Amino acid sequence: MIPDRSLEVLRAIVQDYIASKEPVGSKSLVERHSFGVSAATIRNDMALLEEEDLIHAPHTSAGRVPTDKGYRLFVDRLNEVKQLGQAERQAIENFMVGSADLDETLGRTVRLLSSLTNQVAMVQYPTLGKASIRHVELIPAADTRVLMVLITDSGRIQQHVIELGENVDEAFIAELRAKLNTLLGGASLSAVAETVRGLAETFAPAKKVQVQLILANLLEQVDANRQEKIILAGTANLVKREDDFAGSVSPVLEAIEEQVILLKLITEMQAEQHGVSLRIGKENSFEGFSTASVVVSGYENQGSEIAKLGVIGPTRMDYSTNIAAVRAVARYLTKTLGN
Amino acid sequence: MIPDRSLEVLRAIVQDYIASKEPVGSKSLVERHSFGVSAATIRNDMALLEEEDLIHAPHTSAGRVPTDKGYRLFVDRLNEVKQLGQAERQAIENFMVGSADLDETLGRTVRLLSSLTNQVAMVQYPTLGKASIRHVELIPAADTRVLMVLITDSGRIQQHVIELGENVDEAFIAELRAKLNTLLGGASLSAVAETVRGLAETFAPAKKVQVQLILANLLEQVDANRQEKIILAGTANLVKREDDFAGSVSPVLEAIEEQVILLKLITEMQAEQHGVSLRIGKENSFEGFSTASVVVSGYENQGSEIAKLGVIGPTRMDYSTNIAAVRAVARYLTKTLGN
DNA sequence: TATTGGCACTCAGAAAGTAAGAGTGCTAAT
DNA sequence: ATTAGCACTCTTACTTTCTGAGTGCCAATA
Repeated sequence: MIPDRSLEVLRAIVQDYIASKEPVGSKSLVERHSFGVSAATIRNDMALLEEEDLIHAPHTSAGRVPTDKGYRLFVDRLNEVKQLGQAERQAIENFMVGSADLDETLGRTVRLLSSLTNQVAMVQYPTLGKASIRHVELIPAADTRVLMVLITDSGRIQQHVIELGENVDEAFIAELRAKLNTLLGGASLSAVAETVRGLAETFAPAKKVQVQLILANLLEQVDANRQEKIILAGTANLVKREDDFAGSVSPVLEAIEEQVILLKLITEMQAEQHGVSLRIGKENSFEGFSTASVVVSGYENQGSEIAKLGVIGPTRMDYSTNIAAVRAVARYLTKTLGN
Repeated sequence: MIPDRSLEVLRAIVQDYIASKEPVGSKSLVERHSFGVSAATIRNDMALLEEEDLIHAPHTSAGRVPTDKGYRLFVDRLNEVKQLGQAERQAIENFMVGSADLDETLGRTVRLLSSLTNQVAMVQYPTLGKASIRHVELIPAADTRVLMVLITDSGRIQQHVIELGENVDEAFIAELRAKLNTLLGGASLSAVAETVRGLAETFAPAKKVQVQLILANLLEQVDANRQEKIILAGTANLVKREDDFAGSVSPVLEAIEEQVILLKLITEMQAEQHGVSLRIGKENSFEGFSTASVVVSGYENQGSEIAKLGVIGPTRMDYSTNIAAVRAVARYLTKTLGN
């Protein structure tokens, strides 16, 4: 087991390193913190920490830098997360107030989170899971096309163009629309498939194919959107912190643009402590993220849909602040959406 | 007037500089191009070009680099734009095929443009200008709220939540919805205000306020979306070309994230030659763009709505290729949307 | 008049050398 | 277990030197 004082030393190293961006040595450590022991003693502790692969010396005569493992231990021992200051709380309130629809709210949220942390922020759109259908609209578009609009009780709107392959029969579409709404109004998304089964039979044989087609599209919409979309803000922050990422931001930037990767990353993360999930450096499955850390928290939409939001930054980030911000924003968002 | 050969020299300098990213000197210039004259002569020409502020020497004994003005002249003299190769054309076809709705199509387009040019690509959503309304939907959402969905014949869907301030009367909403659709179906967006005038009078006095409120929101939707949204792709390319931007990408990145600035930038640009509009370095009104160039072209949606698309990169970019790509993609997009 | 070879001159950037300082590990004493 | 002391190690920053690409100008040439 690692003695208490050594852990304190680790914490001090992490803190100083985050603040100064310089490897920290035994001397400056005793200067800045009151350990009540001499530098030599600290050096012994440091040797121990290095033994445990918690810190690492870039070269022989340099100070130490926390390893991913070191950050991890540091974070896990972070028993109480820093509270946000009054200014930050106020900022959150101001930012959130007066947003009307889902798009607007999430857009504001992501910008808020980014400006709060000075990192890249991301917000995942709610998954449809437990939402229910409020309305289905079918609108003849071009000659042979129908526009389907799906509205859920969480205020989400999805649209999709369906190519029927033959001219649209408006009366038929109106009928189908009416039936769909009667059947599906209030139905949970997961029950849609069940609910519409057999619906095609109630139509004239000539129309069955079209009904099938439209239903298939409907189900696809319901289903496909389980893989959700993510919005981002503060990408410029990555570049500002460029040298914090051992020289190469571009893999990170590329990954960020690739929704798929981001989604994968996010869904792999399950809430751990304080309701926040954390991946440090190489803990991330995607290798381009080996110098990046991801802080994620879940939030809830009114229909108890759940999705995630968080920030991405260099491993050398201020975990305490970022965790606090992510957690607070997630809570506020849940509250806002609760209305 | 500047003699022909000097202009040739300018062209050669621009080309070589773009290719090598190094200031180009008289010696290497005569080596690479067959001018039929000696380096000394070229030097005289270069002195002339420098006189005219078309090229510039970073320091006394270095080669020359084109100035913004030099690039400008180069581009203006570019009488025939490079044609895209077979591979690129194929790429465009493949990329575009099978996109269903507007979102999908524009999303693909922006990624295509980015991968074609290796720059940051942007696509502006069509402005509503000449579109007409296909359908208005009013859906009771929460107790006191109504969700308004506006669908145009260009496939655009807008949504907005309206807070009524009192409980929603479903029958009333249904009535209003019906009337709106009767009145507005097919109406051009610019005629909406006219068309709904006096509509409130046809309702019971108790409902007038609500009608007014909803109509106001409708008009706001129609109008507010004239300031359109822009989607981006390939931001990572900026960072890869970081040193092409005299050291500071971050103002560019920040501007890019700020839709407003981008919109302003784009709307200021009017088609010049080849249907393409170009701003080089300091020609951009926004000062953060002093080391960036913007290539923009308009495209048309079916309803003859018009919007723009283009790329952003360092002033030291391959104008010929980029102009060709932007122009080609704009054409393909117009064609695709024409269906 | 336009072009050219020749030449002295400039200056950024690379290479090499030097100096300073922060930090380490080890040892012997407390 | 802690500490002071010390020799040793490297990185970083700073100087100095060198080199070569490139220039501008001039006098000669076509």
